[in-house]
Amino acid sequence: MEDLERLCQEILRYLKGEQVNFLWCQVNLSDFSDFERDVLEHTRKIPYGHTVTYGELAVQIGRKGASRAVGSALSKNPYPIIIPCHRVVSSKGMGGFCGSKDTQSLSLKRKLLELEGVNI
DNA sequence: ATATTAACAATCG
DNA sequence: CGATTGTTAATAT
Repeated sequence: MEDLERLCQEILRYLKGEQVNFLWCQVNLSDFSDFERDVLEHTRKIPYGHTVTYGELAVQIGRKGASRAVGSALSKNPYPIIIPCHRVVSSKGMGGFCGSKDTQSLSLKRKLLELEGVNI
């Protein structure tokens, strides 16, 4: 139980981009397309408390107009939170999370963003 | 303010 | 090729 507490602290530190002690993982993105790797890699660099739009992310990786494809790529994110896809939102509302836009996923996404001081 | 629709770019069968 | 997708911008109600 105390381990869980510490793990949560570490994850929070990781999300903030601070030094982490025992959270490490080798992110293996082979068997993803170039496009999908670009999307995930750029998503990984979005700073704490910052959010980007699907369309904006598309522009950033030089594929203007590929907002929809960006969404598809993110839906395959193998490491949510570690690769903070919750920081990618729709130009209108929330978009989705973990490959779906059901209430569960969306409320979790909202909570993560609240944690970072972002309100949608 | 909300609902519908047509383009959109990439992936999959 | 056609269908599908964590979209978007334009248009209509």
